[in-house]
Amino acid sequence: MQVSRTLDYAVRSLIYMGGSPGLKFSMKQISESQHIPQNYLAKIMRRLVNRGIVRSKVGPEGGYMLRKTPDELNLREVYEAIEGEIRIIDCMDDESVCALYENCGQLPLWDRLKVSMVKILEDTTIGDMVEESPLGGGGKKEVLAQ
Amino acid sequence: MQVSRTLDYAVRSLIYMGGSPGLKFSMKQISESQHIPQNYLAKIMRRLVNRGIVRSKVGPEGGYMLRKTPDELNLREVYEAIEGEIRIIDCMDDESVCALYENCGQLPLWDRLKVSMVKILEDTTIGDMVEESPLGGGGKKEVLAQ
DNA sequence: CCTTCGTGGATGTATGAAGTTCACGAAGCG
DNA sequence: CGCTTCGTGAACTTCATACATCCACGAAGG
Repeated sequence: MQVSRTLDYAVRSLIYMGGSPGLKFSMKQISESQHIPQNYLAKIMRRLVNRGIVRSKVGPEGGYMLRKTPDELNLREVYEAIEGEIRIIDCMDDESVCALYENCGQLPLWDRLKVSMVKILEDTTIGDMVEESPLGGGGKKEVLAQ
Repeated sequence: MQVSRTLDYAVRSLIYMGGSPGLKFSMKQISESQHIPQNYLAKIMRRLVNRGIVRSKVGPEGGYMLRKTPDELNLREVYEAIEGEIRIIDCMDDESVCALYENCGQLPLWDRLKVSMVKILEDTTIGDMVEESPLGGGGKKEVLAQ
């Protein structure tokens, strides 16, 4: 019942990028500023690229850009890009497990938890989180000149 | 971000016991009816015993009893007995990790998630879950005659 | 005093998270 | 054109933890 470090890395990177919307960031830039192993960040970024959350550019002057504005990018998208579909307990979609137990009173609880989680994630955007960062809406970071 | 099988086992056992409040259940009874490996259930039950959620009795005619009525036992207690204090992300209490990152806009989100989770868990009792079980308030189970 | 049955701890196993390595190819630049 | 930069994709290693098992012990009822 914990957020994985991988998701933390992804969110941290997106907040960093969201601090200077429209700019491009190299992997090195992100990994060094956010203290994320570069090779591991590469794996994370690919998921965000495949999900259409960021755009990538290879070669010299390559890097990543947000595809949406920070305010249009909510946390549910990010969560699902990294962790897959939100699921609190295995049997919620996978009938095969729970079919064994004809007498399960737990589902309503886990479902309530899930619905509440999804709502909070959907209602929070990267833009919100940029604003909640102490360094605020992206002043002090050095960035590539696009 | 998933409920462990261990917690599922604990909740399942407590719903089972809550279906016939005031009665005593042997480990074998619980493990067989709920499809939980008996030796593993033993470990789970010890945590519930140590937390004061169930009372145990050793020797012949031994077993477990709920210490509270099902309606007085909420899911937060059960969750914390099994998983420890509720925590969505490591740095929420452990300052040492997050102190590295002076610029963390994530905490408000994770905190909102946690608060919402805690509220839902506190508002749900084992009694609620017994009622939501298809077999309802404990009709058909064979139980020891206390 | 024998059997039942929970206790406590040591031990085993398998899965997934976290991180690494490397050959490849796209693309800017001289 | 060829060099260099830098993201891509997949295979691989490492390590922690969830899940589970085993067994010797002692309390307690008949």
